[in-house]
Amino acid sequence: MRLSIMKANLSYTDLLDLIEDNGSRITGQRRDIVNLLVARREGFTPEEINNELPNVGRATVYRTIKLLVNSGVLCKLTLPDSSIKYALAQISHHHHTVCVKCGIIGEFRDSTVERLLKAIDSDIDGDIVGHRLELHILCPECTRTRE
Amino acid sequence: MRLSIMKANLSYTDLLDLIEDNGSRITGQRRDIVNLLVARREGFTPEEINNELPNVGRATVYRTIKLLVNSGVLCKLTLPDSSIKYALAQISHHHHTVCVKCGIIGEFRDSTVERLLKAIDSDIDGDIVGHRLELHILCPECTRTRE
DNA sequence: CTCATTGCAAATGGTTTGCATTGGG
DNA sequence: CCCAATGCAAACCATTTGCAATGAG
Repeated sequence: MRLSIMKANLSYTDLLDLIEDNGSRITGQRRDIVNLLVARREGFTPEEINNELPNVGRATVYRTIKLLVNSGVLCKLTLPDSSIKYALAQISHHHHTVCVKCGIIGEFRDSTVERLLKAIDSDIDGDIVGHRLELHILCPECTRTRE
Repeated sequence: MRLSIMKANLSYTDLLDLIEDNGSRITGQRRDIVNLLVARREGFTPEEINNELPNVGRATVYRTIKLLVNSGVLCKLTLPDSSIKYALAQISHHHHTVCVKCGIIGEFRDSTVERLLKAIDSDIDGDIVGHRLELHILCPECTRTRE
């Protein structure tokens, strides 16, 4: 089995549909934000979204992020330096890779991880109800340009 | 192999030694904080430490936490609700379990995890240089009293 | 004695909220 | 039309910092 960083598979339209399914309205600002999110895969800080969309207020950016996180299409990531980034969920159940140098975020899925958790479950006091696995990597680009 | 949540194995004296090794001084306030840390294993918020030690200033609590984190004896954890807790590192390389209900923090070590990472490494674009694995569990106590 | 450490209060930075206004359906 | 969503600025909250006072070695 070949794992690799996968491309986004949630489209602009998918995201807007999810917002509607959530009982929320599709507004110009939300279109702008979603549009920005699908155009990139590296992950965003609210600050970055705010800078790129001067016509969307800071509060709206935060409110939309919360909306998307609650809908399960956006993931909140804690980087090694404790800073926060958000990245689009791209596949149903997955994990993230974070380059410790350039910060680029990838995603991977490996059923081995799930199997591992099942194995550990039987040996832990309590039931595993969720997990967070982030791999801190040095991406190919940064490996190449390592000084 | 039997895994279980392990008891702390870093003593009060160990921690003070580590502070000295770090080139820092042992002060009354640092003694108080370290004393509190070793007395419990659930993990702390800075706020909690501050409340329990009225004679230690807030800034000192934060400065000491940073000192200990940098020395590698205290781990910063991000809970499922994005709040932050600190827990004593208890074994060299390990992972944490966090009860999603009561918040109690446990620790486990499983070489299977390390082996898994090695396996994944060969299939990912980039080199794995670190990772964060947190298991969100429902601890035995909370399972028992589940309403 | 000297310099690291402390306490305090002020500053910071990211996120949220209150409220009047706007705009989608 | 109506109520959800927005923008703005003020509020918040955890954490950090400047600086004068303290204390460990």
